[in-house]
Amino acid sequence: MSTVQVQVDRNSRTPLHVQLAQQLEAAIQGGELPVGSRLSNEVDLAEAYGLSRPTVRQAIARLVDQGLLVRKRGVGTQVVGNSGQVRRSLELTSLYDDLAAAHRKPETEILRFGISPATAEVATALQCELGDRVLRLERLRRADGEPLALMRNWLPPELLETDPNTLAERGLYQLLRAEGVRLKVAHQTISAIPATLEQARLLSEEPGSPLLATTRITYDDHGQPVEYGAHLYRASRYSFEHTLVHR
Amino acid sequence: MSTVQVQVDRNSRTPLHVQLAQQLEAAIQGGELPVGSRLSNEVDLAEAYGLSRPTVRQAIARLVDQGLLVRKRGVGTQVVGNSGQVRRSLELTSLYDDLAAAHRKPETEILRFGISPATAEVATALQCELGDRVLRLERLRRADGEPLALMRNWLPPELLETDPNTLAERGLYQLLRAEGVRLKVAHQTISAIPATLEQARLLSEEPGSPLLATTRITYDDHGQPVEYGAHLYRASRYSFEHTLVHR
DNA sequence: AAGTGGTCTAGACCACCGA
DNA sequence: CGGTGGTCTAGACCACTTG
Repeated sequence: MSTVQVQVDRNSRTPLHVQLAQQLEAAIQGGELPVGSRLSNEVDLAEAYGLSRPTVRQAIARLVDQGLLVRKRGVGTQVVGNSGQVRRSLELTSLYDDLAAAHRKPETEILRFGISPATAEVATALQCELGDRVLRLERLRRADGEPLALMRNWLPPELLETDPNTLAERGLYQLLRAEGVRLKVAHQTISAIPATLEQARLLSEEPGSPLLATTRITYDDHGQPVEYGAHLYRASRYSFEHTLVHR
Repeated sequence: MSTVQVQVDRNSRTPLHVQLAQQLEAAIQGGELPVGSRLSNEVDLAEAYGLSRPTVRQAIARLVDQGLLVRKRGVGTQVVGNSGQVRRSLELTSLYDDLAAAHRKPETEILRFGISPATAEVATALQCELGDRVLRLERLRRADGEPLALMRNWLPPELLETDPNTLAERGLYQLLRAEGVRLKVAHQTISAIPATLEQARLLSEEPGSPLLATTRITYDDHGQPVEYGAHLYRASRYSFEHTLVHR
């Protein structure tokens, strides 16, 4: 039954409930709140931190959504995991940023970069007409020098006005955000397919070896589709990890 | 800019924000709120429905988390998808229930059912000692008569006191819930592996063909691990679909 | 400047849990 | 029974977007 030391800054631009959630997460990662330990009740926490109870609840709700905490009426709030061991993939992040955050030295080789007519699959995803001009790009992503993923993406051409070199150095999502595109929601599928000869060559795998395949349509905050991606990951070197929460 | 017709029942046991979310979701599925349409602002909605603004916000937040809506400050709330076309997998549900809900006629063949000593992998997952007695079960799941998945699960033996026949007819999560276990959080990984000879035979696949492999540790509302599962899905007949939301 | 969602408060009552 | 989280209210002020 613990009340972690927390210091919130009311003059900061980051919301109070975010500050609280971050500090509680840090306490869980840092071992101050070990797995199995119980938090004080919400009313006491609110008083201790000088916040209202709804604000405290909102912070706790974030951590529950992340799978770090479990709440039970009449009992309390307990720690069930720590985000150190649970890599949080399956968020709306780019592979480049994920690798960079893990200090895995991402590199990008541009295999293709140019305007193409939209295929039926792409036109459906981007809600444009068959044959419309779309930006098509194909990249090979390496981590620590080893091939990791083959990434094909299609975008409305006006969205990304940059040269391939910048793309090689940063990652697609970073560039899109820099252009003012705010990615909000994505619909993704995950499947597995055997590698073709060409794919195997690029990824240093045997032909027929299993690849993790994802397709993703990403929407901005206007609900407009801004990117369609079909990626292939070496199953021997990559897996998805995530948390499921019952609602 | 629409204010959907909604009728909430204040005497119902289901919370108001859930009722509102359900009816809004139904309106989206039913085409009353087509993709791209805008909801009225939160204050107007609250007044129209006779609810407070926080309650309305909570309902909208659920739908935003599901990827159905996008909110933007200064602009409004828009529909970006409908759960009809977006199958919501990757929730904390069982394959059996998912198939049953899709009218795909799930069948289960029990390949193994009994007590085993915990291996290192299982002991770590279930937070018990190496060699502890655990219930081990292995099932072949068919849908519409076709093999779909090979499912291996390990549980603390006291949790599930039933006979294999019930298990064949219902599905694991349904049985656990019936025993009073409330599943809350799970940590899952998704990868791909080539089928072994034995796996290929059971799943009617070619040896070496890609299988989607998941491992999952599920926790109850006390934060206790209650199930460890390692499942293999035929990649040719199964994929995961889900929604990612930027926070 | 007007309108929107984002945040925050200070209460209240309830449902559920465990001793 | 006391304690917990779950729900709900009626405000308030702010930050952001768009015209």
